[in-house]
Amino acid sequence: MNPPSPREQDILAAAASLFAQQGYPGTSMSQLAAACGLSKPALYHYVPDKAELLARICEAHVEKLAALVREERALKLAPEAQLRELVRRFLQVYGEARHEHRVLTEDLKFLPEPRQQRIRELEREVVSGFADALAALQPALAQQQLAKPVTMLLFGMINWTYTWHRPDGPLSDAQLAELVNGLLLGGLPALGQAGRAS
Amino acid sequence: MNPPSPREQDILAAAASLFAQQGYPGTSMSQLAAACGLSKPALYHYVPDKAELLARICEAHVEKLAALVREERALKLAPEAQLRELVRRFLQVYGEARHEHRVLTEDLKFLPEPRQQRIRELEREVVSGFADALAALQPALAQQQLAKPVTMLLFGMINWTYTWHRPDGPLSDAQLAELVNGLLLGGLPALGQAGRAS
DNA sequence: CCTACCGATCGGTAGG
DNA sequence: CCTACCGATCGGTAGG
Repeated sequence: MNPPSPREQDILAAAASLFAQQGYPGTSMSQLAAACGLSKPALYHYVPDKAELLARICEAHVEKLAALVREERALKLAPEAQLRELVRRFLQVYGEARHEHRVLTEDLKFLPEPRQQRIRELEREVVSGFADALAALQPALAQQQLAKPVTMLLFGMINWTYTWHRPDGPLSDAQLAELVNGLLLGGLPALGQAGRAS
Repeated sequence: MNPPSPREQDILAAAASLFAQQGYPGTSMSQLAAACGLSKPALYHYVPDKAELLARICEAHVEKLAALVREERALKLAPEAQLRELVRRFLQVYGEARHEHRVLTEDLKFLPEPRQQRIRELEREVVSGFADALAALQPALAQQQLAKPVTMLLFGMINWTYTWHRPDGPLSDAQLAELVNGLLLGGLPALGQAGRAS
């Protein structure tokens, strides 16, 4: 609840890295302590328990994403520009916080239910931000109740990138965003009659 | 190595379900035994160890996908038709084997390296099948070395569906495939000049 | 009596 | 196919 101290930030970053590589249940507090150069009791001086670590990593990450969506909303750009910016900035954040993003994606399910709910609520807010921009850009989508499915296909493209995209590779985050935006905005007009039984 | 007995198939299916929900390290062999209505020693009569379970689930699933790609290749359809069919049939398989697909996606990393390699090789074969079809459809992509990135964005759309798409929901697997194909094939022409630094 | 820790070990449970 | 266990390691905490 308090603003995390610098030492706490280091611990959260180390935990995110280990959880991302080994999964939450596959990571021991002893490993984490060793990675931080602390004894286990010293680690427990900074962190109440293992689940709290996971919760704080997920909360901080999704709150950053939700804040980004609110910020873009406030700018009131044209729908296409807003969508482009959302994609570009999300991929930028994912590139900066790839461990945290992977933990949110794969390990959220290990949190106790009540703790998950607040995070899932923020996730829904993020999804709505994209879905609203899509619906504004292509009202026909919303009429066919396809705004959410298409939004999730878009999230598939960007959320899946951690499995293959290397930030130090030949394709930059910005080029990747161009590619996603090209595919999405080029493909949207074709969706007029899709989604219906053939 | 031997063809799995019906009992073994049940165990693999139960294991896939538990691994998908709780993760591989988060699932105990006692839990699995209980889910199968077996004692733990009885379970170990059918399965040598925990990692072997994970390996067989991943291998069987990726082999099915690789076989599907080879089958489509042999049909020698036109590039667009081939791509459409690949997307449609992959989403169909994912719908039938959602647990196995999630396990392959999230838990493959827990296998010992040598065991991972054979599976990753088959994954690369699958990716190449899609990338080749994409390159045949849009030669400009291959020239800009964008066939692989675009292929991975496509896999993002379809591989991410397990996080949100419910087979018993309002959107059928077939409609979902239509949506993905519409977005992909509609968006491809727009990618001529994407992926370059702006 | 506070903080920031230490070496050692707690009660339980993991895979086998 | 059971009960009864093992060496080790789990998350978390004792006294100093």
